[in-house]
Amino acid sequence: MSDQMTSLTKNQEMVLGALSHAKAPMSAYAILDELRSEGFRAPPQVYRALEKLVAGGLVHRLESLNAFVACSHEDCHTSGLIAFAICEQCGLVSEFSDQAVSTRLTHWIADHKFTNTKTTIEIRGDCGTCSVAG
Amino acid sequence: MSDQMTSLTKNQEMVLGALSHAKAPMSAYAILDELRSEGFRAPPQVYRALEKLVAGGLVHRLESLNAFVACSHEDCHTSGLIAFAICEQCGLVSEFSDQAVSTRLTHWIADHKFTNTKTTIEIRGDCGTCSVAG
DNA sequence: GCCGATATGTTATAGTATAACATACTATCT
DNA sequence: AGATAGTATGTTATACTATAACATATCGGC
Ligand SMILES: [Zn+2]
Ligand SMILES: [Zn+2]
Ligand SMILES: [Zn+2]
Ligand SMILES: [Zn+2]
Repeated sequence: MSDQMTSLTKNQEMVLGALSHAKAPMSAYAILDELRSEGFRAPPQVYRALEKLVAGGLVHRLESLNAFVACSHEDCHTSGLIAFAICEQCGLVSEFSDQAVSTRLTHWIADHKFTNTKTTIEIRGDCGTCSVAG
Repeated sequence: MSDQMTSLTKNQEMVLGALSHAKAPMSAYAILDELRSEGFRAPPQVYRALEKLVAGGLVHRLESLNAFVACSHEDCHTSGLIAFAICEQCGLVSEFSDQAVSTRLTHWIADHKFTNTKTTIEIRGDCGTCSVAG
């Protein structure tokens, strides 16, 4: 599986489609339920598609939610470490990259001889709109 | 429950004890199994103790592992956002805080009107020792 | 002692993820 | 076409993580 996925299988297309149309992160089982009408029957069908989509960078797993979201970041993989801000009210996920954060964490990793790393940065709270709404 | 926990209940003591002696993060069920000999019987006993310990800052939840670790950071709660580097080989967890990372993320949060946030920063990979060992 | 608050015990169930095996599709070579 | 290898899919069963709901016990203040 390359960084830039060239073609998607039928199941991968359907899972990515479900996530792309969602207005909030979806759990694997929520995806399964949505795709039952399309013929999905069991969790492995969803998890296998998710595994490839995540590896290809088209979908991100939100560790603090056990849920998944379609990538919405321009040039996601070229901008250093990706951070997610997740609204617990409306499910809005803002995907962003901060050069200073990436640099500092990358340096910490190098200084401590960590290798083969995957970094998770997730901010959970209420977004501006939902904060105002109370 | 205050930020600085004054006294722990019997169950909280036992759960914290199990985590303090562990050399790697433990899942709630691993804690349960270890404490069965002390009389623990069911998951809620562990989860309830963990909830209080996490709220008090004596234990941290590692979101990317669904596991828990005793706090090992001096003045953990006074140093801004906490980051964790987790070795997938030996389970070593290095807890650290970087002022620049904290500042940049805190600014992003303020600039985007996020409120009531909890931030997760987790680096997963192989620690220096395990990298060398191959 | 009485009462409210907190802690604990217990059973059942919900939610998340993967192992294992069977079948089908696709591409390539002969 | 037929054989073969690799990938994708279907299916069943099970493992792992977390909480709801209710019962009982313990601790303090009054
Ligand atoms: Zn992305
Ligand atoms: Zn919102
Ligand atoms: Zn800590
Ligand atoms: Zn290690």
